[in-house]
Amino acid sequence: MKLTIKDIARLAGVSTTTVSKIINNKHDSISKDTTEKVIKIMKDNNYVPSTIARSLVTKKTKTIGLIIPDIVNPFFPELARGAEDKANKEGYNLIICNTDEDIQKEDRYVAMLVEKMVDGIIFTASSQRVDDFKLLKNANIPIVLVDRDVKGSHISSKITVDNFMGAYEGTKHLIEQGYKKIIFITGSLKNKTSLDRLNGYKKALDEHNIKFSYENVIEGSYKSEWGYNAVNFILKQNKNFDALFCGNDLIAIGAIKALKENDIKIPQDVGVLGFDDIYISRIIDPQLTTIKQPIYEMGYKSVQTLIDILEKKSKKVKDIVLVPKLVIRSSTVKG
Amino acid sequence: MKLTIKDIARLAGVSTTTVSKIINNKHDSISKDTTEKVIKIMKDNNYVPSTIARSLVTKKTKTIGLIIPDIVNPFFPELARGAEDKANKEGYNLIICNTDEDIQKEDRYVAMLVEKMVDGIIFTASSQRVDDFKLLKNANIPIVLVDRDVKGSHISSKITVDNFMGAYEGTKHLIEQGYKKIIFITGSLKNKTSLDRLNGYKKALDEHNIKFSYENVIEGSYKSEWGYNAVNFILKQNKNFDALFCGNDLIAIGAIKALKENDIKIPQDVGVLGFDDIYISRIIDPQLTTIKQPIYEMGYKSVQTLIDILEKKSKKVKDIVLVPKLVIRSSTVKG
DNA sequence: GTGAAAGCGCTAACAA
DNA sequence: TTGTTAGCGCTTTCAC
Repeated sequence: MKLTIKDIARLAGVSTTTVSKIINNKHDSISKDTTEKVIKIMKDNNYVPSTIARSLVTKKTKTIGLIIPDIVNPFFPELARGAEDKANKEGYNLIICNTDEDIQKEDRYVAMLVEKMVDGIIFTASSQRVDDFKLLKNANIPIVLVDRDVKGSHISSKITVDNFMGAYEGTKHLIEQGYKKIIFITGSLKNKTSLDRLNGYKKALDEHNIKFSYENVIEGSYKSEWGYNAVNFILKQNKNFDALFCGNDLIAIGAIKALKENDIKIPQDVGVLGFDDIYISRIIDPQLTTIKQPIYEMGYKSVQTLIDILEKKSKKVKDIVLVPKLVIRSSTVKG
Repeated sequence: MKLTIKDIARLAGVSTTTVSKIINNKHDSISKDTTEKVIKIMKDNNYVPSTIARSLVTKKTKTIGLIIPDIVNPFFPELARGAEDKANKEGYNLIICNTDEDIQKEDRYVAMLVEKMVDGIIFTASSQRVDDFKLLKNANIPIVLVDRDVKGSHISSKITVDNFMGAYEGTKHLIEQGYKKIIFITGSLKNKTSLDRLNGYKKALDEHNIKFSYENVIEGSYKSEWGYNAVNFILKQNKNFDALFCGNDLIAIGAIKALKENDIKIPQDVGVLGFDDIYISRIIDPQLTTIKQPIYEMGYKSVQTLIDILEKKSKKVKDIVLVPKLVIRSSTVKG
């Protein structure tokens, strides 16, 4: 049977307080002898303290909720891994939740996490969300936004990337490579991330005296299927273009597939630029030029920030904006 | 402040017992009036019961631990998603743990999960593991093995794939396509999975009177880097071969990269076969013929099985062996 | 139909 | 340096 702190106390001939103190490394006031004896007894009996019971009194569970759209989307495993690594290093566990960008699911998960009394939540919000998480405010659970920036009054911190800058640098690179008619294939424009990228793209065109037109912005979703369909759509429209700036790598991958099927040479006929730098992008043919996001780091930092809030009791720490970096590979470099 | 069951009871003018029964849907013996009144009060006050306190008495946390090598390896997000979907459907949460196949990390995570009193564990064991999880036996926490089959006395169930059959079918396909000198590039042969695949490969050769030789088995790890290096190694050795059976898709992807770099045409000069059917395999060029594992289903079924054990109190259910399926794409079909 | 009271395993004042 | 004791918020017998 499972032993409790009482059993250990009895076995060692001490009080539960003493055992408790030893478990929690508050040896300050316990003699070496007692400490060693108790530790030995715990070991010998494979004693495992119940964090449940502990949590009930301390109000801390050492558990963090991670809410993301979909772990199968290659962007998120890296984020999750960064988060989990830091969590684990600090003695926290991670509960993972897939929402498919469905607000109802998000709400359900938040409720579950509140019931479970997680210490905090890392959240990649769906684009439509504008809620302010009153459940969390009520339960006083801090929430750190990662990747997606949304409004909300109870948000403790945000970890994002400078999407404007990334898109600007990427588009500038395309122009410098000699591409002039650049179509922007984006996911939904209903969120700040996409809008920032759109503006970065605009600014680069502007600076090089290329006229921006909404006809060259094609909005869909951040999936490879969309990239594939978008290209076929463009081709059917007989649009004049020599480069594609894709809202993310998945879109770029779908786009490349469609281009290849139509015997369009990359990068000679058409240059392709992505965003994210997921693992596949290095592997596909041609290798994808893309704007690398520090995805792992975002996950890592988000947990770090959350724990800072949790343990230093600082209600609000400053937001973090990470810098993306252009990674030039073969999909945009002719000859 | 956060309300407790006592507050609700006081507000409603009833006892905590009554409230508790209503929370847990044991209306049988509570009048409709009281029930409705209490429910309204809970709603109005945003009352959220504490599962921590509940767990302390019920000994159930409605939480499952998922121990995998690495969520970044594209095989595992799908598995995790299948597991999480089923868990969520049944009201459970999933704690995710990345071990990097490191036994010490595995042990640490198991200890953490025991402390957290998870109801059960889904485990993809590292190849070296032979332990019998005495910690879990002690705590009476069921464990379901998924994907990797290892020995151990406290294992409640296993969800695996018929690796022998898959490798057999795949190799047979290669032979039927006219390939005769098939090299098997595998990950570590220290686990049953790899061994089963090796034996399936052997059997297919055997049936077609092709002599098996260990010289055609190259052992490394299940990573794309290994596929890449293995091909370069083979080439340097001037080995005579016309097809590669790769232990998994990642290896195949690395191998394809190396072949391309050496101007070897796929599938004309060399056919390439993978194992797994991860998402990328459809996307790379050429599209990879592979033995598809029902990865999502494995995750889903593993949680299903675990919950069956948990809720039906059946100590041990029968193991599940899923059937892999050959998916023929362009990497093995000439002309 | 409803409530009183004990107790889950632990921590943390406060005493000794 | 160590122990006593009162909870944490809930469920569950058992009594009314």
